[in-house]
Amino acid sequence: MDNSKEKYYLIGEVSKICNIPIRTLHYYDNINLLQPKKVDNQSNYRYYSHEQLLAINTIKHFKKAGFSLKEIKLLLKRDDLEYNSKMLEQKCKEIEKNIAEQTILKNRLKLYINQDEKKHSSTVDIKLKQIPACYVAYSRYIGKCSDDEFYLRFTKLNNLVEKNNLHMSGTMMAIYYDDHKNFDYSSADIEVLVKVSVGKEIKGVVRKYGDFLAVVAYHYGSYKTMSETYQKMLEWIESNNYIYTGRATENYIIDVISTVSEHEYITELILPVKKRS
Amino acid sequence: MDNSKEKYYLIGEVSKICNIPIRTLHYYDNINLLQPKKVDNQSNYRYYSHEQLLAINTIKHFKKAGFSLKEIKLLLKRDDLEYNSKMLEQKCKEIEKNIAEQTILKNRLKLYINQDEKKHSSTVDIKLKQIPACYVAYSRYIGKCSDDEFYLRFTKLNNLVEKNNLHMSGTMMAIYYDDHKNFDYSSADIEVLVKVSVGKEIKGVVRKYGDFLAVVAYHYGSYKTMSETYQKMLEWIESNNYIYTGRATENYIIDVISTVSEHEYITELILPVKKRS
DNA sequence: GGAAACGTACAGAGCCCCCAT
DNA sequence: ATGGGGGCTCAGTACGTTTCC
Repeated sequence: MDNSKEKYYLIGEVSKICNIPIRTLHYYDNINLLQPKKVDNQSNYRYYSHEQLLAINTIKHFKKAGFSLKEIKLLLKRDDLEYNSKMLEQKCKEIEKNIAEQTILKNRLKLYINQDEKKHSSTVDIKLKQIPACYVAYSRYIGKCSDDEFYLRFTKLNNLVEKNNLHMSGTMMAIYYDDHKNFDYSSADIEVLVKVSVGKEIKGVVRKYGDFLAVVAYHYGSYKTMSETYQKMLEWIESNNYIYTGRATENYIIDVISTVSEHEYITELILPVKKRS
Repeated sequence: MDNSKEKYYLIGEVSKICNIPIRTLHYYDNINLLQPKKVDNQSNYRYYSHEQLLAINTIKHFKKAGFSLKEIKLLLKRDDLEYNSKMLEQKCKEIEKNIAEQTILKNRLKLYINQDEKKHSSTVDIKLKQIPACYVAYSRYIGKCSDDEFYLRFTKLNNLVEKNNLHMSGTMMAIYYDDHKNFDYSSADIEVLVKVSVGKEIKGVVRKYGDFLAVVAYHYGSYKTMSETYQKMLEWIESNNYIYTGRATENYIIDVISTVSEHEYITELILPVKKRS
């Protein structure tokens, strides 16, 4: 070891070497995170040692890992390897959780983006489709069938999802359990649902949905003209020798959440059917 | 639609339904992010509508996605579907970048955690090993071989990595290019290096390392006793009919960065060898 | 004359406490 | 159960002034 004369660095040199603003070093000094090895009595000039250059890098690494400066202060003591390991492990788990959440979020955002293609077809396009099975969070009760009531239902479903630490992975949907021929707007049995990225049922919160054959079409624009689309679908079902088994699902792909213009709404209509035997 | 009498919610009700602090709703009102539909002239009580319950959920979703309240204010207008799509797409890319970074970070943290197993073996355990190829950031020059000089070398390497937007994926290492038999502490040809998660060489910054046969052992504790471990390794090499080809690597698994106690240090010693022919 | 010091204000997204109504 | 105000958080950044080498 060669301790003949220790080399000290002025704050400006440290700033350049470590690529960190001077004011940040002042700040780190103030909060006792990194104090210069020597401070001149007269001028209050700060003098940093080699060890402290290394410490700055360590601070940077911990910051990147998401530790707060307070936490870093404890980690920098380095007097308890166990403690540090535990903290790192914890943070590691946090990051893993983060990544999982971000991934779900990303997938959810992507859902909203790639709707453009669906917009292009403007004539009603009716198709037969096997609806794949999935898990949905749901809330079903009898109530009015009005805009406001739907806002409330969606709000409640949102909060149900949130309180159960679930993650939505689709758009809002609704199932109408009443017979469409004598529908009562003031008292309708409606279930609102949304796909969630979870692998099991939870009583009263999450159930399976799908795994049935259905006739599917997109309705473009205001809900006022939706009965026309329904009518066309029912005609298609009739003329193609299927039977509508009831319980239509509406999937609100673009709705009031995404736009204020009703004419931009896109709703996927899903009518479960059986082949006429 | 049934607009006979609109239902309004008091701030406390909204707070409960949407699981959001009252003070936050005050704040959202102040910054014009979400204003109650009606405010009483006398009492200044806030009255919220169903639409606003839904808006709160929308705000929450955007917040989760990482938008600032200012950005959310624009998104909530919902008058330009294109704009919203573009923003979502951008954010989606940001999240993807985030995930990639977090993943690298997580792997780096894990490196520091699972050193426990290595601690357990306390006798010198010498092994022959093929060192796999990898990419390392490096900095090689002739200088003193002192603690301070090493701190400086590591600091410089850190900043080299940072400036080139690379990500470390291992611990600090050093290669000694001089002959160990007549080693000069005041002027030694030393290279410090660290594994990086990148797939190509960068002139003066990143090169390939590894892809050679070596005798490997862990040295536990202070560097003062390290020559003993070296000696044992050289004896092993001799008696097993190998030749030490020079250029030892020291891999500082637990060092001054992780602990203040020298006796907790762990250093991996890597001596490249050839079979005696 | 450039480099260092320091005080203050500001940022975003709220939380907390107190007092009045 | 409301309203509002002021202050606090975190991790700095920006501005301006003064003092030092």
